[in-house]
Amino acid sequence: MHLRKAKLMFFWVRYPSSAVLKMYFPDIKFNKNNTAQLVKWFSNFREFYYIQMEKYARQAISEGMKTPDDLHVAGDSELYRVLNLHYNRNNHIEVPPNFRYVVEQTLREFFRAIQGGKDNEQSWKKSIYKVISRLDDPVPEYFKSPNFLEQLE
DNA sequence: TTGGGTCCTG
DNA sequence: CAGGACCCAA
Repeated sequence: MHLRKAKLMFFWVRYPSSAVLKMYFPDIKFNKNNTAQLVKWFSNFREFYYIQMEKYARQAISEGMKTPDDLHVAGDSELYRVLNLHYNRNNHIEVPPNFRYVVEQTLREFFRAIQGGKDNEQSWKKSIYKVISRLDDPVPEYFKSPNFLEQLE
């Protein structure tokens, strides 16, 4: 399986269905195991992502930010450095504009929840996950190219 | 029963 | 990231 490619796809989709994933890996002969592994990868990707988002949101609050509208993520921010290092290690591709939007929305969702003290409730993150799951974008066609990874180098 | 998903580990 | 426990919907 192509871990690097899967990570890059995360910039477009956070909750891809197994059916969609399979379409973007035409060179893989899928079976129960590797499909489960691929799905598991995205679950792990999300975990890392949400941990960063929560951390950043709490930091903003601790620094005195009062409204989620003030929450903007600069392209040169520490948050981006971390995310890029994780999903786009060697800067293979340019981070799509929509991902920046998704990150901003995610931060604001966490901000509102934490600021409102919702983080003390049972499964307060679930509602946030639901919102973010609706922000997936279509993955570029070129990801289906057989020599996708080679073209990156 | 399965196939996702999350949470928590290692 | 992989494993495994556990939950939920189909």
